[in-house]
Amino acid sequence: MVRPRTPLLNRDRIVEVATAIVDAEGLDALSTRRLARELGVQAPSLYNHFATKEEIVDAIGDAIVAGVDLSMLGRDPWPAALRAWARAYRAAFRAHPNVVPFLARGPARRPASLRLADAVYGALVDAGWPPAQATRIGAAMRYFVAGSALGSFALGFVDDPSLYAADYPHLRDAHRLAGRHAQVDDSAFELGLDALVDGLERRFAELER
Amino acid sequence: MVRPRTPLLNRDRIVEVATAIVDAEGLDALSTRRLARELGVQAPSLYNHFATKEEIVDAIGDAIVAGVDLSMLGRDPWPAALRAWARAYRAAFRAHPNVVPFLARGPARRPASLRLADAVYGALVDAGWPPAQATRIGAAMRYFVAGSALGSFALGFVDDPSLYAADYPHLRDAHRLAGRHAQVDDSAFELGLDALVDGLERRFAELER
DNA sequence: TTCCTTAACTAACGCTGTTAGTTTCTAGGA
DNA sequence: TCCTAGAAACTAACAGCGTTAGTTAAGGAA
Repeated sequence: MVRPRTPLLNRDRIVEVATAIVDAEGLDALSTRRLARELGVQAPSLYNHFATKEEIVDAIGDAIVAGVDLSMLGRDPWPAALRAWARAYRAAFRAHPNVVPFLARGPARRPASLRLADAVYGALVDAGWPPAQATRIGAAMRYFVAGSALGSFALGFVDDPSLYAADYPHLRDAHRLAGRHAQVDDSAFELGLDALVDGLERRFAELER
Repeated sequence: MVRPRTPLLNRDRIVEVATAIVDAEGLDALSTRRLARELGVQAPSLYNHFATKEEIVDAIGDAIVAGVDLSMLGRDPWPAALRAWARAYRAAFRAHPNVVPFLARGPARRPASLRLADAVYGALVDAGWPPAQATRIGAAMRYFVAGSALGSFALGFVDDPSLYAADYPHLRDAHRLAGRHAQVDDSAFELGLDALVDGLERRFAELER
């Protein structure tokens, strides 16, 4: 087959199928040949639409970040907006956990990331935060959300008491975390988010004093 | 050469050279053949000491985490200890930024990570935190530190005003961040750490009320 | 109609992690 | 002291990787 009547590929379809592969089997399962096969095509054809494989994965990341709801920013009071946005951001990551390690590679220059940064910064400045502080708050929130999305803390523990008893005296009951890692991570996120925004609110009050 | 009188390789030497390669040229530059060449050896010889390449990178990560100072935990008052530990943890990551994306892959079952979790958890429980809360605080702190280490926020911006003016109204001056990303990230980390620990201190006070 | 661009193809390159099988040296036990 | 088991190096090879070069035919523009 050479140059079909109607194009077989387009960027959106490639990204869609690539996302499905990564979600189902992880980043390592995404090869150009595998992706091409599922698209009914040979691998080099992908290069008519993307310059490199990295560009494809970039597009996956951008699509995910683009799906984060930003409507609360600039509408709700800033502490509530920040909390709601952080939850939405984390939920988007959690829906595609296999992509998160890639998002961690290098700074986010993708359009959706910039739009997100713009919205958070704008909401904070409009609420009365000095611009320099708003930048740092946006960054700190991103740190927390990104970290919570990628490093499942509780998942690190295996359900076998004998592993911990000897070497790690305080972790005697850590093996019990194994079965509840999702709940533990969720409540750790909520606790951290609460503490973080609380701390920011206190700073804000001092600012206006 | 076959089986030399004194072994050419051992795990420590492999990890040492591998770390140097990753630090200098990034994770992608670390291939088994490249690593073997720098060790004066053929690639398959590495498999006498590690089962897979992943195990080698795991060992790099473990060595880095093992270098984090934990002495303040259980010695200093918990808020001060938490701040000092978070700074030490982040500094360790920052000393090997190329390894951080790998550390983000999958939960940390490495011995050094467990030792670290043990120390944080123990210090918080000894200070009077209920065990369930201590678990979550440790996790939340890890989220924040890990996130701050891997996602340089300011690095996402390029020093070119025209890129932002049109699409991102609030980021008019974002291009100025480009040259100062290290300082911006540092101060964002300090601000977030302050807010986070402040928020935790308030929770702790309410706990004892 | 002619011509350029587009989007598919086949073939191939050098690289990757890893395995199999071989050789030789070392260490420990009889 | 000899014998044996295992360790640690090797060579050769495999399948898969991302990517490039060059080819072909269809679509759209002049």
